[in-house]
Amino acid sequence: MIDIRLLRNAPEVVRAAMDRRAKPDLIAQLDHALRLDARLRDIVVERDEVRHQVNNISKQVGSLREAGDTTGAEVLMAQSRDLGTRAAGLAAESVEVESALREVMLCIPNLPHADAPDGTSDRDNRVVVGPNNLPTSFPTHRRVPHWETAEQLGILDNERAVKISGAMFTMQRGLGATLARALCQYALDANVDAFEEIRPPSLVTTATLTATGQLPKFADDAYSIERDDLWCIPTAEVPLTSIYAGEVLREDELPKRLMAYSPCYRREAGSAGRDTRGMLRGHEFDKVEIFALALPEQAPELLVELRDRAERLISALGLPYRIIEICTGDFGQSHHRSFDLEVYAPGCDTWLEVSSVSWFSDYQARRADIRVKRGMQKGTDFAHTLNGSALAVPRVWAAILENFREEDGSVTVPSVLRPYMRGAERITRP
RNA sequence: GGAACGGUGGCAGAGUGGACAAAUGCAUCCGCCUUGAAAGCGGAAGGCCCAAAAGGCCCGGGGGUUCGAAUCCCUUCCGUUCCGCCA
Repeated sequence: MIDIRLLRNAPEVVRAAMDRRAKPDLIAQLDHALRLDARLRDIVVERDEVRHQVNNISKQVGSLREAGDTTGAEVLMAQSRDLGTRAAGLAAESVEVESALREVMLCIPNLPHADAPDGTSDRDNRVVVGPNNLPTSFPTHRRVPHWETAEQLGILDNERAVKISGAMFTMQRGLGATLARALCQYALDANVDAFEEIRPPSLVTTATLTATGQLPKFADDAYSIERDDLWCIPTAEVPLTSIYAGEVLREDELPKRLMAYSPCYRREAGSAGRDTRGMLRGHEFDKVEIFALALPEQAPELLVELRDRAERLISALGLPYRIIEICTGDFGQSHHRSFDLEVYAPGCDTWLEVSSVSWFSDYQARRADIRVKRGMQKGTDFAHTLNGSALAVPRVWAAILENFREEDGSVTVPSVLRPYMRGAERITRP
């Protein structure tokens, strides 16, 4: 959520920020929020005034009774009853306006960072690092899509995954399954120097999914378990962000660095029929997420740290990659500044997004109500949240199969993964 | 799923219709004392709305009773214990 006070006191600043996102209907939403806010404050002021009168009268009733003046007390009680009715009416009205305002505010996206590049679509995203590790050319045996290689090696069985669960589910077998798990272990071990490992729940409440920004606007993208009013997480970012929801932390507790392996569930509404082969897009996949909860002034450095860590993992695997800075027109709702890490897959001849590292300023913390108490300072500040995929398994898995395919059709296992694959150096035909 | 008991400030915990934003203890901060620290003594200090003052709100959430609710009633969520079931 953006700060309603900022919108109220400097609407032109917020309007300019929303302009940068290149979504014309946002301005109308801002005006709508502004109107509701003005109305709400009028009602609240009046409600408080009436309540004040009720409180005063009640005190007088008490003392009159003590003094034995029952008639005087009766008169005041009648007055107070009327005022009470009026206060109740105003209170009901304020609740209504407040929830309408909240609904609008929950849909207004975050303000972009000043340094985020302007743009209207993903075409305006900028390559900021790389390409690195990119050979000048690929031999023909590396121009094979991973699903073909995987089938030859017997390590991917999507046909049966579909039988079991329906379209867009994948299933790895043998060393393919081992490779998927190895990638997670590798990503966790590489960050354990600074990050606490969490194994979060994969099913979360509506409030939790609202905190990170998926709800209320993007409900169609998530799986819901209606009977129990729970949602399947689309990323570990969701439970990690809410770990400290509703809490007030001391400033010396920050930054907090957390990481988690989790399965991720996405309905991929609107993507039916796209990337149906192989491992590029599925309803369920594994990912290791790294997350930081920080003081505002710590956030810029942490953004670089998270990005560097994601980069190092990919780089150490020996995969060709580049880093893209996302432009304002391609931002997700909660983004303040954001980078994608892409890996080149020669078999598909495309760059695959394998990681996304983002800074959300206080947008998510405001929704989750994560605050910081600084010293003896009066009041509290909202924390900042940042996160990034350390490693998203399926596309890295695919990129490994395409980049390290040998002439005989086997795949060389990157050396950093071998300890996690019982020493296996290659994946060969059965 | 059934039963019982609970949910109050950073934590622990008192308060069962009015003077309660709420005792007390621990933790925190400032001062005194001390070479320094501890102990001791004195003092400060909850969150939220509003630009702020005034004012209002906040004792898990919601609703009700009442002139007035932390306190009574209903409901819901969460926790603990016991029973049942279960990886």
